[in-house]
Amino acid sequence: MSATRVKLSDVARDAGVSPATVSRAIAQPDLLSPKTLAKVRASAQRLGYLPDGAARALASGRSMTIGAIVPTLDSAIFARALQAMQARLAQSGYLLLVASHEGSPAAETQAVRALLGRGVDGLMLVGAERATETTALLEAAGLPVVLTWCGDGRFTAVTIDNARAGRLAAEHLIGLGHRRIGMIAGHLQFNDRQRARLAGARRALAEAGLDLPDSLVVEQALTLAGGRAGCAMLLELDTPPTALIGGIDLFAIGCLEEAHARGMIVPDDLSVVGIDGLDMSAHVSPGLTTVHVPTGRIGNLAAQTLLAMVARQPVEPETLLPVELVVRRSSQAAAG
Amino acid sequence: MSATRVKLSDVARDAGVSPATVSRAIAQPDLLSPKTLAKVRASAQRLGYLPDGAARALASGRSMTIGAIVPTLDSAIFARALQAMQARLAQSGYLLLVASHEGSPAAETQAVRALLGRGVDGLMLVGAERATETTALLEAAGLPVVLTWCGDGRFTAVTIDNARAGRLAAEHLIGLGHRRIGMIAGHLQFNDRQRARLAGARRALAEAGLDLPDSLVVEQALTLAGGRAGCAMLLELDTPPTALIGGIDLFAIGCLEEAHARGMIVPDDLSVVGIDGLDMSAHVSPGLTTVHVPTGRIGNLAAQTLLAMVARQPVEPETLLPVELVVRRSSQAAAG
DNA sequence: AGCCTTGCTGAAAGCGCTTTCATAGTAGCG
DNA sequence: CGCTACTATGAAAGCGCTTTCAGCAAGGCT
Repeated sequence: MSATRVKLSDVARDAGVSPATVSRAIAQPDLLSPKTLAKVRASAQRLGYLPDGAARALASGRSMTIGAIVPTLDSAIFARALQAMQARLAQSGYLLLVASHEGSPAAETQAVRALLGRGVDGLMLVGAERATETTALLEAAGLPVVLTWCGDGRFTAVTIDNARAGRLAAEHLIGLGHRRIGMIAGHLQFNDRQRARLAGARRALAEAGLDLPDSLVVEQALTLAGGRAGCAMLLELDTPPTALIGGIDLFAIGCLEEAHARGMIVPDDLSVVGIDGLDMSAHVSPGLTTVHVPTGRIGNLAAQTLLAMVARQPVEPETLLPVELVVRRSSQAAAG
Repeated sequence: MSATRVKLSDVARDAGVSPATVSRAIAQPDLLSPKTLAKVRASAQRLGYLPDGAARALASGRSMTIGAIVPTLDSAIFARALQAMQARLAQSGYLLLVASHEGSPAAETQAVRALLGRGVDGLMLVGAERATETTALLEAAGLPVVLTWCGDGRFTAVTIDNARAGRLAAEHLIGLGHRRIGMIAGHLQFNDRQRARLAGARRALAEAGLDLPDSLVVEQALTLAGGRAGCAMLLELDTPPTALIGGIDLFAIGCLEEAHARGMIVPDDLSVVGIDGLDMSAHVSPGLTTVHVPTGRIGNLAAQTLLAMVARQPVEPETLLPVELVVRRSSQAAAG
């Protein structure tokens, strides 16, 4: 074990200055004369001084920490967004405190409470739908909050147009002549992203005079296996769809799998379109047609926005990032 | 914005008790009489009191926060491990502070410094190889540290036998009659996991009287594209290998891709084996033979171990988790 | 030359909580 | 019953830092 930790006053004594000066050497170096600064830095260096974050946070009111609450870290999507956030935050000396709620609003509330208690300087959340208690907590705390993927018009947000993503997927399929299109969506409970994607697809179909009956929509857990299962259900219908939209790429990849297992050829026997634009989607076979979502940018921008808010700079209330259809081999013109 | 935050003393006044009592109501409820406890809780509830973590950390010396430093969050492997950690920690009221170093030892040092500064109660790191400065920092701090994937005999560790993973992959291929086996490894610089896997494979080959010349080993960035590129290089050799080992599943999946793009049939023309056991690997086509690594368990156990260490309970200096060969369709007996 | 800036540093008061230490009841015991 | 031994609470001293608020030099100005 170490000797008692070196503290600011030790550095001050060593450098022959007051604690205030050492503090300034760390936080506002330009207030000091070059000579003093050098002296303090030398002492700090030599003693191996590491400021105590808790004390700094308590005294200054800022923890240099940003919180992020996602449904799960175990998802290529959120992992990428968090990596991007973390990278951006690190540049500014901030650290990321993460929590996940696994799709439970109550767990999200708990997470917000925990992060707020830890004194995060800002908070990133996914989606706009949550327990009213959570929102109340957030508002009472009055700290910078950035919503991602979906906004609610109240909190600052970095979003994508999920409905448009659904629409693009559907329109692509409609354009290819498909008339009977199915969709596998994530559980719509507490998942506004999936709801919006489904609604967008449904809307596009309706505008084309097509219907998206409940029988052609299945809700599944957000996993590859969920995609397979959903695909299986849809393909076993009396009149199965000729094309499928996956609410996330993972679903679509599951569809590819399931179709393959059934001896069906994608895209000859079934067209499949995903939404997300995972790296993996370009590499499955056949390459997955998907609506690309700039996941990394969402994370980066969320971090940037939070940082700006912490610094009391003005920010866009809502930044809408573009989604884009990427056509690959998993979709083609409907037979006949 | 909110009114000034409710603090402990407000609750104390409201409940008609001393601050000490309120503090105890939070941290050591059984020290209070049921009556007092109820009174305090009621006040806290009504006022919406949320303890200030920074103040608690400063006064108590514990931040209820565990740090984790991984190469990147944007990897199915680390994402899963972190999710498992986070879930376990949350159960005990701890939060996860994450940082990534993107393969840079210097960045890792910085991250350690940042996390130590934030007063984490414990730290999870990946691998055993790091800048001596980092190790010095860790030792000086004298806080619970758990290494994952690889241990170094000094710090507590939750590991897998990476060499064995490489060996299992190689032996499987050797057993199938392959004589010319190539390997795609991650950059070996600052990556002891990859080095061990390569060494294990090489050892197995040597024991079978086979050679793994440098020409059959390529180092690539840890991405799917890296796997493809590595595969391409190996296949373009004058006498290309008949089987490939991917240092991570992503590489192996890249190989599947690349082989497919070249019109080669896996496993007829080329056998491919990965190491990791990604979910995705069961779903690519052909299904990937891989050495499964219990990634989630690593995270869970790392969390559990850290929690035990924080509580000053004795822990295993090193827990070795099993790896296991999972044979799927991407590997078969060598032709002729 | 006297006065006012401007620039740099120090003194000291907290930030909101935990934690000895001390105290006052309360019960148990011979 | 008087004494010990708890138990439940309060008083107060920090935890290590930041941040006004002053103060003192050293110039710049008229």
